[in-house]
Amino acid sequence: MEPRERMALSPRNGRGRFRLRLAYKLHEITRGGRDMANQKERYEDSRLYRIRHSAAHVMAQAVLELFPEAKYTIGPPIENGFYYDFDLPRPLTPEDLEKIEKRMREIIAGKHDFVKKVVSADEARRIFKDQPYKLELIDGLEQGGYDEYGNPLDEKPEISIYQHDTFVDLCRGPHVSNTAEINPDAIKLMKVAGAYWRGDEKRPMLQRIYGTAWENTQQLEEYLHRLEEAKRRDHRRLGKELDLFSTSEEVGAGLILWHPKGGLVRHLAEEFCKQEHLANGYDFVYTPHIGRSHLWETSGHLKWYQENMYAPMTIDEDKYYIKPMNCPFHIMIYKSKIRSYRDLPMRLAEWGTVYRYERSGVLHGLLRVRGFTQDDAHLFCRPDQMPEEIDRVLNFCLHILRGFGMTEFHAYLSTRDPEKSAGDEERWEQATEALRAALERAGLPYDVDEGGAAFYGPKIDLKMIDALDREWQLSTIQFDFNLPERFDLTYVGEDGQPHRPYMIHRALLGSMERFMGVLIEHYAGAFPVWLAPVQAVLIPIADRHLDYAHKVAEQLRTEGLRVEVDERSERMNSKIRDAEMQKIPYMLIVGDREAEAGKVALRLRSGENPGPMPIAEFIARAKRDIEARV
RNA sequence: GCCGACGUAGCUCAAUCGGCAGAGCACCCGCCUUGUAAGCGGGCGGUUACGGGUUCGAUUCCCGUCGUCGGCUCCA
Repeated sequence: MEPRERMALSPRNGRGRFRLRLAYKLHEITRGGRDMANQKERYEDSRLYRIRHSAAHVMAQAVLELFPEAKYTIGPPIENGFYYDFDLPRPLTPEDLEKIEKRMREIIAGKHDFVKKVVSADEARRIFKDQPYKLELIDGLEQGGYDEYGNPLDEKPEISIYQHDTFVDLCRGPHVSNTAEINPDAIKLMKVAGAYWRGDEKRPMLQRIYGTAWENTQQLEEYLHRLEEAKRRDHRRLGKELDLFSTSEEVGAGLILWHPKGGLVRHLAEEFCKQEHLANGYDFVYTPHIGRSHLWETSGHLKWYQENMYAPMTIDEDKYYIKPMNCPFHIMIYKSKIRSYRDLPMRLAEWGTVYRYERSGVLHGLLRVRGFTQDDAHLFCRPDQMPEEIDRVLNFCLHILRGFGMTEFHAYLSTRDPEKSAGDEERWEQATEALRAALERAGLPYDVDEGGAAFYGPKIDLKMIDALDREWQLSTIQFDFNLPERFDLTYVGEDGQPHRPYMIHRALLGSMERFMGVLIEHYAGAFPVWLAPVQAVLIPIADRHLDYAHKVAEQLRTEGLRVEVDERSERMNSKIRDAEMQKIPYMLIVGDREAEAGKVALRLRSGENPGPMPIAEFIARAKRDIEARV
């Protein structure tokens, strides 16, 4: 699976979500639709699902033949393929994978029927008497509590086994009827990875083999091509090629260095957002990067979030922590004086840089880092203002994302988990309904993550779908019923009495680092003109055109365009090639004819060639494109 | 953090069994003065991630650290 798919699929609340997402993604690919209804059934009923499930069994047979002492566990179909987890005597090598794949083709060619048989738990135990993982699964099935992924089951399932050739597996199916239905030229083993038994890091680490399977070779080729395409657009590769950012072993893992070009794109993105914030009733604040331990005790971070916080430093015998969040500081601004109901709503915004400890293995380019800047804001309002405030912030969020050309969203509404929730139930109810109503009014399709909210409040998460049909969470709008209590936030109402305000935490782009990563991939590095670090490059054909090129460049700069002159003593063709690879929107070729006529010959990075035009005409065109944010 | 793979020039990658560390691109210099995706020649560039071990000799084999990649786990 590609990294972003992994991120997108990464479940918040256990395996059920994961499997639902798989079905969802497949549905998108085959139908192009985004309706979430009944998709689980659709994938599980599909021919591809049966092919992949059956390929997993065939693979398990091949692995068991290679390692007779192997213990096998589970092997479900997933998006784009399947996997199977094994407990093996030694690590698998790439050569093993080749051998296994070759043997799979032989087994398929044997045209074996898949035969289902329903058995009792005791029969199953006899069949799998040497397979401890299977025995554990059988126990789970017999008790009727959980399926093989650990999901609770409504009713006690029947226990069935499937056999083909020499291989028997505990399995509820479905499968194809004969191995001949698996196209041997449309399967491929992709990689080996470690995976904990039942996803529990305290349990044994198994070896997972990932494979892909399709109905025909063309589909397989298309899938492999999609993976190549994804690699080409990978923000880590483009970050290097376009000189946008880097990391350094010397500085430390998960800490980003923004280079001039990446820094400029980020600056432009931030400027746009800040202008919009000012135009939408936000006030900007600035707060420190560290705070005394007492603050974090009050906020509860030391109790609940400490494992993500860095060790404190001592200043004048006091402990100070680097901030993992901005909220306590904004709250202190709120608390700096007595607030009247007339002061509300207050919208305190800050591009706040936070540092969080992330386990080394999860760091990933710009998308998972240890230091990042949130476009953070905290909204404080009265109960009567709350519904409108939610409406406003959601629409503002959509406005901002659309400003970056991101037009497809998927929203998730996470609701209260009665087992763990702070604050009174009535407020939860009101808040959840306000969120729901705002989603409805905005006309956004959304999924409800029942019980998926954090203990302190319900929330909306907005995920963005990029050009490669992958989903990313950027925006979050969260109620917080915990911090106002902890910090005893109040405002004086019309009645002269203190009241508790609603507090809403929101980040629209999420973090600048992650957003930039998504943005780079969304445009495959070809930023719209308004964001492009270099908007136009002047390409003189011969050295004698340098003066004219510089003159034009100056003229364009006075119009506010970001322009460079390629002065190198290279062929024009070479300069064009380099400009295209740098994904510069406008190439302006100037030779004798242009210098003579006061024109520039425009070429676009798409290869399109509008040709010679007066300078004023080009300026008008560029300004039009910038205005339109294309 | 866990499993596995990897780390050689700014970038992409070679280097047979343990035997003088290489190529292309980039960069610098020179020639060419160019019409819509790479002109030609020359030069510079290395503590082979870092530390230790084995060996006459280590990019190569072993151990540790750091980092990267793919997963898993985690994600207030």
